[in-house]
Amino acid sequence: MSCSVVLKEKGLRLTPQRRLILDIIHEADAHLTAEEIINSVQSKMPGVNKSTIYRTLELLEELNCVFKSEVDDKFIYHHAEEGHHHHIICRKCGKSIDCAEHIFHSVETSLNKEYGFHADFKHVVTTGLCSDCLNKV
Amino acid sequence: MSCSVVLKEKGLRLTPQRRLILDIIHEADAHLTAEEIINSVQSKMPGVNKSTIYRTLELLEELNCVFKSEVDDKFIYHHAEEGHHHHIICRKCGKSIDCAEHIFHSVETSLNKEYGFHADFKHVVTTGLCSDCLNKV
DNA sequence: ATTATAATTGCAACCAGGTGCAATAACAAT
DNA sequence: ATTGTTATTGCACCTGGTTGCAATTATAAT
Repeated sequence: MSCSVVLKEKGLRLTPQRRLILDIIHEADAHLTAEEIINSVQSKMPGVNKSTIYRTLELLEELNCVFKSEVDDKFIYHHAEEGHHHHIICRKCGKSIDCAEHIFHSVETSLNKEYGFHADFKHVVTTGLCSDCLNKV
Repeated sequence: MSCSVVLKEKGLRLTPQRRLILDIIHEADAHLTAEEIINSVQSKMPGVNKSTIYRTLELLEELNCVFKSEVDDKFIYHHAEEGHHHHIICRKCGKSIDCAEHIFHSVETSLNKEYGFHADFKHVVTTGLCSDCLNKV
C-alpha cells in the first residue's frame, strides 16, 4: 500500500514537505543517510527545517514505510520493501548487500534454546568487509 | 595485565582522573552507561570535565581495557575480561547476559560462504526479551 | 467559499558526545 | 629538588539529532 494512503488512513496530512521526503526515499535505490536526505530536501525546497525532516522520518518508520538503522554512529534510512530485512554493509567501500533472512535463524534459535532469550532480529544491519575489499589488500 | 601497566608501557600517564575512572569501571560488576560513569566520577571529584571522561574511555577502549557498545542509542562500557565477548541485553528489565561466542559462529560462516563477507563480530550486543520478561506478560 | 479544528511546521533551545587549543601537570633526567 | 618535555586537562565551541511551543496550514464540515 502506498505511503500516502497509509498517512491519510490515520488522519495524518500529506504536506508538501512530506511528499518531497517520500519522493526522495522512493527514488533512492540504496539507503540514504540522514544528512543526504536533509541536503536533498533542502536543495529542492530551501527553508525546510531539519526537525521537520527528522520528525517525518520517525513517523514513516512508525508506519513501517521506511526502515531506520544505524551504521557507524550515523542513521540510515531506506524504503521498506517486504522480503529482505537484513543488510551487510562494508565498512571500507560502504557497499550495502541485502542479506537473506535465514542466515540469522540459527542464532535466534540458539539464543532461545540456551538462554530462553527472544532476540530483536527484525532488521539487522551488520558491518564488516566485503569480498572485493578483502581481496584488494 | 593491569590497565595502569598498559598505560605506562605506552608512555601514557596515570593521572588522578584516569585512576578514578579505572577504579569505577573495575568495581562495577555490570556494564555502566556513559552518564553513570560521568556522575560517579564527578561525585568523587567535582570539576572533572566530561570531555576528559569521554577521552579516557576512548583511550581505554583502544588499549582493550574496556569494551564500548551501544544499546538504545546510549553508550555502555564495561571492563574487558577475556572469554565472553558477546552480550544479550533485555530491553525490558535491562538485564545483561554474557553470551557464548560459538552462537554467532554459524552466522559468520554463512555470511562468508554466501556473500564472501567478513563480519565484524568481535563484540556483539543484541537486545531482546529475556525469559523472565517473556513469561511475565 | 468560509470557517473550525487539529495536525504540522519552524524556531530556538536542548541533549549526548566529540574536538581544537592554550594552560597545566606527570614523569624522566639531571 | 629542579627542570624540561610532552601527555593531559579544562574550556569553549561544534555536531547530529530531539523537543516544547507558538504560528501556520491541510483538511473536513458547513
